[in-house]
Amino acid sequence: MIRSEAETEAMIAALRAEMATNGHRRDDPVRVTTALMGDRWSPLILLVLGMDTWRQADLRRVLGRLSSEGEISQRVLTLKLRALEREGFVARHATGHVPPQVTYGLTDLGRELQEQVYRQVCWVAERKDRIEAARAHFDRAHFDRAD
Amino acid sequence: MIRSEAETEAMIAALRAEMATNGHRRDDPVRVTTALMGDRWSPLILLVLGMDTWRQADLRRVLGRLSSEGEISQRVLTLKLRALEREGFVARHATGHVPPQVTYGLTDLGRELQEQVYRQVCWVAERKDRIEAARAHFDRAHFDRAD
DNA sequence: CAGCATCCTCGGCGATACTG
DNA sequence: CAGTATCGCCGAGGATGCTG
Repeated sequence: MIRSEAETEAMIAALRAEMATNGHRRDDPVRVTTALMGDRWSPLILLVLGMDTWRQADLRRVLGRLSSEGEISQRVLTLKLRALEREGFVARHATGHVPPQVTYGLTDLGRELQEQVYRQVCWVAERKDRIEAARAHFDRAHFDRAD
Repeated sequence: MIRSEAETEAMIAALRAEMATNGHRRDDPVRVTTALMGDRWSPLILLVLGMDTWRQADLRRVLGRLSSEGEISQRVLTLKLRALEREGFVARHATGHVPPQVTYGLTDLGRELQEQVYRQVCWVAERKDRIEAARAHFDRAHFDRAD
């Protein structure tokens, strides 16, 4: 536990150093990370793109079937693909113009990120039982076996 | 690229199998993952808790200083800590009642998750230059050197 | 069929005030 | 000082309709 102003500052400095690792200390990579992994569809999109190259319509269907809820709206899909493309994780290939034929795939950087995401998802999946047990325990302790 | 209904279904099946990895196939761990990593403060909280045990007031200050924006509101901090505790990632220790003395720390499971988060953040930090380059390239290509 | 514009909903988060 | 309750904002994301 922290007790003094100086200790707090020291902790902050240590953490900043830890988070920066190689001299990249300007604004937190945490926000960038959450922007990447944190939204509803990007991780799923990365996962799907990792297997092959897709047309937008196919992406929508697969993503919709993969997620427990309904399909992604194509507006959001376009948005997310654009964002991912901008960060350099997905590559867009336009082949035909009439009718439009566009396919999406991962870049090298995107493939790395996809592995990260995949690892993360697997970790959660493997710990699922422990997490659910913790939840049940917490609920029992707090809501006093109501519900 | 997918061409037929059957191919789509096969892809979905393959992905589902990949995502499940060990027989954990019931509802997507992706949502659980994003719920863990995706929000504004949880990753930061995990990172900070990994170093020691903290009082709520200290947590607020450190988190506030770490994030580029202002302090976390103590309402949200309590919310996030409760959520993390419920999932079994943080442990709450109440020592005094008058005045209240409560400290927070990581559980074993939480320590594992913290490592995951930390790894992720480091990955992004190390790739920061490439990402920024990609962004610049994209913007130049799309907004035709305006801005 | 890819992409964009418009409108609307909803949940995460912040600010403030209050209790023990 | 820990925790809760109330209110209000804002942005992510859904629905629909139109263009090339």
